[in-house]
Amino acid sequence: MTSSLSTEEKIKAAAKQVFISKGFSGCTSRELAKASGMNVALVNYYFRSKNKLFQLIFQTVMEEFFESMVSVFSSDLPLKEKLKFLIEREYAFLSKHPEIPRFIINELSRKDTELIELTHVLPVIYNTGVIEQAIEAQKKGEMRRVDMVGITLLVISNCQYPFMAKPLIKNLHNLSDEQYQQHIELHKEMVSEMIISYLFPPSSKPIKK
Amino acid sequence: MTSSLSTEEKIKAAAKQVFISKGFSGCTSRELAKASGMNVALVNYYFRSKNKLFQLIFQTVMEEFFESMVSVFSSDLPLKEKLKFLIEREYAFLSKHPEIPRFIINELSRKDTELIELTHVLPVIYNTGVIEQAIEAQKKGEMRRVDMVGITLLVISNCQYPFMAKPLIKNLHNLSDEQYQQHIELHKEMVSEMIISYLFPPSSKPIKK
DNA sequence: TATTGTTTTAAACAATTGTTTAATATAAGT
DNA sequence: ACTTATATTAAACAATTGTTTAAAACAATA
Repeated sequence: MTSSLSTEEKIKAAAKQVFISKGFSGCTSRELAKASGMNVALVNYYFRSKNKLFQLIFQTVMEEFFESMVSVFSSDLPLKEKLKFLIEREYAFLSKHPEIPRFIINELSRKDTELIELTHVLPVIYNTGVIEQAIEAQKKGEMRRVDMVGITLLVISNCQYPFMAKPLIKNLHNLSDEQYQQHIELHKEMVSEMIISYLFPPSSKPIKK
Repeated sequence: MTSSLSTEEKIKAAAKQVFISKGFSGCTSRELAKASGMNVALVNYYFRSKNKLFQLIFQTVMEEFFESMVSVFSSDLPLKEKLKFLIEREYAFLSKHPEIPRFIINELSRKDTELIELTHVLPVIYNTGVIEQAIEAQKKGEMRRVDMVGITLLVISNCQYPFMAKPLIKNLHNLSDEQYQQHIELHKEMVSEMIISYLFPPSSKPIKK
């Protein structure tokens, strides 16, 4: 029993890595098996098919992906600090899992992918009260009037893209891994300052629409 | 002769579409053939192999990709206007070719891809004199001291990501195509204003490092 | 020990993969 | 009209694909 669960977990863990870095159509059943030290039959014994295994993993990756994001919103901080904190957390998460955004966006773009319901994520964020917090700040003229779509897009663009585009950036500017890493670190600070000072302009007068 | 060139071009055009939207490992030789109305043998007759055809197309896509970017820098505008113009052009390009950034980043991320030399792109930009322009502006205290890597990263993050992440954004916020399009349009203005006012702060006093 | 049920393996399955062959059609030049 | 070069086709190639089978190894229970 314990050993059986162990091989099941081994396959899942290995498959997760392979799927994330090569995508569904970028790897084979035998590659998934070999990566976990097992054989092809075992993969299908535990997960029925390559596709079933993929759906399972994709689901869990999505959850991990939104977990840290949501947790920030539920924290008991003023809005501006929440944003700073969010960006910080996103960069930390992406430093550990730089391949995940590309993976998710790719697989969501596949026409023949069973699209996963994400609509439950947004209500969770809404329930943290962060929206009311924003509306309040906007009424007071402390915050620029940008809607939820704009804010999230702003944040994740500047957080995720630098990690997704690593090979492009390295190639374009001829950077070593260390140099790239340094630029990422710098960029985090810049992005944080830029977004905060854009959404919460230092000027004291109320902000135009 | 004319008809032969025509089928060669037909295959190339169709393959470009298929490769861009499904990736190298996301499509088959027969799919490429069928998309152009030809058969498998013809594809290899003109291009030797699926891989050769891919390399050819990837190269041209890369060139198209950087073309509009570079052309902006060579224009005879003040730096701030160049940036505004660049963002405008990028959004226009990406509205026409929304799949290209994902395609390029994906294929550059493939371990087994023959990495293409991009280093020639940067010198072209450098030769436009835009760097001197920036250094000048920074010395005068008109522009924040951000290096080339930071600036390009800032711009392409905020231009490309919103297009790359279309399915994620639509899914997350439950948007129709029209709603998504409207948000993109709004976002362009916001991004432009944000980046410009960050890099060229309205304050008259000189800017800290 | 005999008997379960579960786990693992090697081998096979048909279908699909990228690529090639060999024959035929088309066009061009003489 | 004959010859040559190019273009196109259907069929075949071996290798790889996802999946299944059937037998063996293992563990647990009686």
